[in-house]
Amino acid sequence: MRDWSPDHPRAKVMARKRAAIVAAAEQAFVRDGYAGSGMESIAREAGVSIMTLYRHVRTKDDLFAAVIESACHPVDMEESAKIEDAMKKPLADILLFIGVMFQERIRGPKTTHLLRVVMTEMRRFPHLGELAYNGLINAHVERLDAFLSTREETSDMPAERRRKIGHDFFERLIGLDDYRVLLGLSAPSEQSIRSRAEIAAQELLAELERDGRAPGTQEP
Amino acid sequence: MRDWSPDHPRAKVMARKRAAIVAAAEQAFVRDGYAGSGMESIAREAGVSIMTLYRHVRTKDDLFAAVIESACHPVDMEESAKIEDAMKKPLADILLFIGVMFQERIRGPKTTHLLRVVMTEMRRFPHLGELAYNGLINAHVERLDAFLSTREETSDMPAERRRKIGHDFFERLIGLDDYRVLLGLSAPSEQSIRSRAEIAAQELLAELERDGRAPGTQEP
DNA sequence: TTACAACGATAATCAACATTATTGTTACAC
DNA sequence: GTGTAACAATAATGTTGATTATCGTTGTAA
Repeated sequence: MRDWSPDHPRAKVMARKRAAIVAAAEQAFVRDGYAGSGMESIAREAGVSIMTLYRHVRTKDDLFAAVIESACHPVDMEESAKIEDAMKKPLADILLFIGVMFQERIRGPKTTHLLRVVMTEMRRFPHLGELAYNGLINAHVERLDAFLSTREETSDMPAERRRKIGHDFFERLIGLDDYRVLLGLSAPSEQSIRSRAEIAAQELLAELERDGRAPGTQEP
Repeated sequence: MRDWSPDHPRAKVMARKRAAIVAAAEQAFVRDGYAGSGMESIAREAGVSIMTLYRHVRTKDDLFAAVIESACHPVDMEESAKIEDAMKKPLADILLFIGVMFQERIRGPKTTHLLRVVMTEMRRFPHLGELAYNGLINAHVERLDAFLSTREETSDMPAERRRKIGHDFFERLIGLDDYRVLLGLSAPSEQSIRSRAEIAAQELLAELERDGRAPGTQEP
């Protein structure tokens, strides 16, 4: 990604065009993959001529790398807001919410396509795999750990132990359905997603109880 | 894949060459993907001229489809033998064996590469996803179900219930590690694989116990 | 041996696509 | 208004790789 000084005479127009290019490229790459997307059609979808496209990016590889890297960042605004909002509810509810959200995201169409593209181009861009794992999965694991470290029920437990039960929580959200989705078979039902999240949450709370903590809502 | 009558004058030579072509193509496609494998290099690796290659297959697409379809069939001979051998041991041992074997296969380098190729070419060949899921995953689930239906401990239980606990067994063998492997990060340790298989086996036996069956080796 | 079809080697064809060159137009700062 | 640099439109270049054509060679069945 080429960039100019921010006080360039026509910086605003160029920034707008660049944004259009990146957006169009992301859509194209995630939808049709690297080989399936032509520079000409990307330019057309961005409402820009091909020469303008090449004034903004040095090569197709550069454009691709930039797009995928940005697409792997899960800094979703509305979602963050919803999470903030949910933080005050009982732990069980929060876990359920996180569990459902994570599954919907990891198996949603955009992530699915992105994962396929990353797997295809992993040889050409060796760091893409780690990037995708960190952005699409690890980020959630660490976010949960950070949350648990602030939560009354779990703030004073050994960090290692906390990390493990958090990790196991996500572990239980992954299953055969993930292979089904990646391979283009039918996506799991909403009820199936919910049930999986319930089990994972229940198990985490049971672990806390085993540690002598009081999760509050377990069968006696 | 073109084929000739088996009583063709030079059928044997041609069959040998065809086998070499398919073998070379499978190796190339699984290693380098569809776009990454050239017809010329496939021919060279098969020890055959490019024109001979084209006398055996109509087009690159045909060759690819044939190769992937055959590669998704998990009819492993030595493995079947090992399974037959293990069938007489206690159920817990058998489950452990199956659990370890399944994980090693599903996350092994060949399957991993195959899955990536399938995901890449799924748009071009829409049935590939189902093919891969059936061959690489469903086949194991159904094989376990068939086995359980012959096993004394489980032969007389409702088929639906049996199917479910068998399915759940594999469900527990899948986890974050699968994403890690698909994305090219470090593969899970042998010990981690074993531990996961143990938990899955334990849970299956616990379910049986809950049904009022006697698995034999559970903590009281 | 002999005829024939498969084979090998190599060049030719063909299309797709990334990248560059050319040229005239346009929008913005001054 | 005017100059300048980004822009659009289009053609040109170059490469890659699949597929085909040509033609002389060779193995095999009769």
